Amino acid sequence: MTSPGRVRATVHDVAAHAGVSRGTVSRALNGTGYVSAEARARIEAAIAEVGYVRNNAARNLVMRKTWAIGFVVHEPHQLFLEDPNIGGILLGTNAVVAEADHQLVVLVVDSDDDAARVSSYLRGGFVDGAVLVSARSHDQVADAVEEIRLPAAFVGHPEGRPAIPYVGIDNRAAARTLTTRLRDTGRRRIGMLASALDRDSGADRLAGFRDALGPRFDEHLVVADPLYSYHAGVSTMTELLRRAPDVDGVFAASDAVAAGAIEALRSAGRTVPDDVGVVGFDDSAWALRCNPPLSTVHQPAAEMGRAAARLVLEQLEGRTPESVTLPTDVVWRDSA
Amino acid sequence: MTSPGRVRATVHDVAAHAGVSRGTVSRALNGTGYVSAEARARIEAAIAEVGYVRNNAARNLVMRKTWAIGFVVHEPHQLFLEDPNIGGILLGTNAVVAEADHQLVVLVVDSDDDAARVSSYLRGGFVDGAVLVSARSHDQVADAVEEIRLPAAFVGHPEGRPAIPYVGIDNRAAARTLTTRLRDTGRRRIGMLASALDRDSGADRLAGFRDALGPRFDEHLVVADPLYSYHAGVSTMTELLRRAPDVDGVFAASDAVAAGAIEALRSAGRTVPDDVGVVGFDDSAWALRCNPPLSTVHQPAAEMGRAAARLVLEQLEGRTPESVTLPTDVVWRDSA
DNA sequence: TTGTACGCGTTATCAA
DNA sequence: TTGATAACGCGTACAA
Repeated sequence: MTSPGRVRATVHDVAAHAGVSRGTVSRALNGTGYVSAEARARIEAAIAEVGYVRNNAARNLVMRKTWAIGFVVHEPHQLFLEDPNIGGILLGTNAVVAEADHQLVVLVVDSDDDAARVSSYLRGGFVDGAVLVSARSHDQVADAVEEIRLPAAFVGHPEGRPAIPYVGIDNRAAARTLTTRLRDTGRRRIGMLASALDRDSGADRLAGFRDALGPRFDEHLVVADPLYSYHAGVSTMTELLRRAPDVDGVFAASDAVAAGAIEALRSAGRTVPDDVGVVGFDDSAWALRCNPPLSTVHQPAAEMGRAAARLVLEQLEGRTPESVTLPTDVVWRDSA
Repeated sequence: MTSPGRVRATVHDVAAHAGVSRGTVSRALNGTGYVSAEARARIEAAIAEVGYVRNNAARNLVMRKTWAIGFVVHEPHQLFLEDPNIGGILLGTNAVVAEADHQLVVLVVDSDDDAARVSSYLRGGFVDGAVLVSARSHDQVADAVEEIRLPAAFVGHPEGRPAIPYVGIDNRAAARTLTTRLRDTGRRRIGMLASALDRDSGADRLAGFRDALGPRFDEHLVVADPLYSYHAGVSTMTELLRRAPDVDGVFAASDAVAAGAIEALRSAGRTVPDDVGVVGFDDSAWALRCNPPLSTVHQPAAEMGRAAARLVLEQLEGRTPESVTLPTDVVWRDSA
């Protein structure tokens, strides 16, 4: 099990070449403590001469710090490949983490095996903190994080993890804006395709819908499904049409749901937006792929990533930051 | 700079609790060497009792191995966010690396600063090997890899790096297939929007185009641009129309170029595919976004990722693997 | 089958 | 301002 490359130079070698002690070299390297200009010059020459590069395993061992932060993406294949939000979050997190001289390490959870391996990676002390994207409540990775008290932050808001701060968006306010607009553009019978009412995001979107409609809210026009999926959109829209054939406005709880709804409407011979106005949520890849393109809520992905990174960094400094809720923008396209 | 958590248990603690020596615990942990069933049982109990978790910094230091492999993504924002190929490559690499009990660590290069930081990360011995996606020839990261002789593999084929094996596709054969089909479906005046002729991929695509046309090849109908970009597509298509107003088939060197070409054709009042058939290359996000959707060359992304991972793993075992060229599939959609 | 003792390459403490 | 020297936590010959 010999390593293939040549043996790397150590501080010891540098010290010998420079005619100083290891301690002096270390101080020069880290800019900490005193070191004379002359010694520094000799050390720098020696470093170049022997091709020294610091051994981080040794450094991490003694410093109990890795200068690395994990970015755990916990999505089914499809979403990871398609959802532009994930990429934006990643870039935002990376920017802040890099600025703080840490290294971002992206860990992909794509199977149960992956979850186990990533958990033990986090437990293994390879990173000083972690950003968790779209984790669920019962999540092996989150368990590990909580158990070892790894400084971490969620992007999104899984319930039942009060110990870990999160970066969320104001689902309720966004839903309110969307629904109000539907109403103000003349829609009289407005329904909602609600999803995941057992999660905060789902419940809050329904609450915002209700807020906007006030006394005109009609429980009969809310059709629920456990999932934020295309198929959920098809089936709930079909059911909504059955309950209220004269529906002319629909708030779908996500873009995928909206896409399914549009398909169901088309099958039923309705046109969008003429017969029925449809709005979605997330501004995911679905939004532009739909025909017509979806009016939807744009998530400030990069800013969410930046905020999550700051949450972790602050914990690294010993602080106990509060969770963050970010405002959203609604983008009006052609579907309503 | 005290760490926030409680002090973690060490092999020493486990040994004390189990009433054995540190050496025995270590052997039990790694399944190497002899250890009695009784001792093993006591050790396992002790591990659970004190909540031991191995310190990898120490382990890496002594073993000179990290069990981690880097995945360096070196793309401008846009591409990273949009190109589904990257995600596929990532998932493929992750699967193989995980199978080999290594951890994949994704490093995003999104700026010059990032390049410097990632380079020093690789130099720092945090990973045992690396997969480099779409690196360019003059690349700080590749320099680092070559210099420290880190076991690595490219996805794609940058020139001037003979020391590092790569996973590529047969650009020439794919271009030949595409062009032949254009010819066989009755196109008489077929042009090519060539890009990046200074790179192997660009040169090979042109060579395949020429192969397919044989004696009917007309240099006049090849318009070149340095970039694989949408704008390159617009300008080269415009120029091609100027040179040959009767052109009825176009091979664009990438999907982005094809998208630009379609736009230019539309501006010129030509319809696709009726007036002019257009084919692209890559099966990227552009392909489906185009109207009509593009006929193009599908890259076997996951398999490319798997192959690259294998290339690295083999080097870790001391072998010297050859570069790999993978076959591609052409997907026929509506643009030609 | 088990225990002892050394080495991995740094950083940090403290006396000089 | 510098140099010894002690950790850091683990794997592993080698001896028992």
